[in-house]
Amino acid sequence: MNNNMDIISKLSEFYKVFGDNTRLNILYELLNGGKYVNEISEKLKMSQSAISHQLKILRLYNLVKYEKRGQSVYYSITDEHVRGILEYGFDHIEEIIK
Amino acid sequence: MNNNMDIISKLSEFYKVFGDNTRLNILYELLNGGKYVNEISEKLKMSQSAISHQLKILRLYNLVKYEKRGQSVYYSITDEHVRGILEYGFDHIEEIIK
DNA sequence: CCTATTTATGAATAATTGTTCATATATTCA
DNA sequence: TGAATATATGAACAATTATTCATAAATAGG
Repeated sequence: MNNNMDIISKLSEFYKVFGDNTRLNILYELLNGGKYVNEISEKLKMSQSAISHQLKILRLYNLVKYEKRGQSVYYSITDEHVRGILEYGFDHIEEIIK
Repeated sequence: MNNNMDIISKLSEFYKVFGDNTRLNILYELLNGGKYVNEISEKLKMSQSAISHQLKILRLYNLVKYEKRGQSVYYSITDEHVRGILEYGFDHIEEIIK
């Protein structure tokens, strides 16, 4: 996330984060409440490592926050703004995609 | 664009289209009015071929429409809905990206 | 017609990105 | 402390995607 990139470049970078099936699935899971890494991993039937790698990117873009609880790490959607963007997407997908 | 893909998969596919710098730049150019392929190519300082390949994808997702005019092809944003999505992005980018 | 111009496209290549595999780190509990 | 559990991470590999290069197709003008 270089600071000198222009606004379009930053915007496309942002869309790119949502433009991955795994990451969007993770975000969707978290819309219904925070979860531990292993819960996400089980729900999506994907390896813990793959999930962890993608969570790192979601963290980098401040789309999720996390909280250490014992051995586990609890992830949730960062704030209502991110939630709004996601819900906008889910609600309008039918109109958007032909 | 397979019909059997679930909604999240389709949504991520949709975001992916916006998640490319070249495509988003093309869309941004077209926000200020339709243009010919060579005009886009010159404005973005990119090869005609690269632009044409990306226009094909934008066409596939119905984000742009085109019209043959003599030897040239005139491209423009498909409709006000697409325009709205783009303007939402440009307007909110500051809040979205930290 | 023939040439110049504009756009599209297939194939090859380059670049980027996601997943796996192996392992490190951190924490809990016996 | 040692074993078990949960998560993170680097490197290798696989997969995907963007660009270039060469060329085809379509049209306009001489």
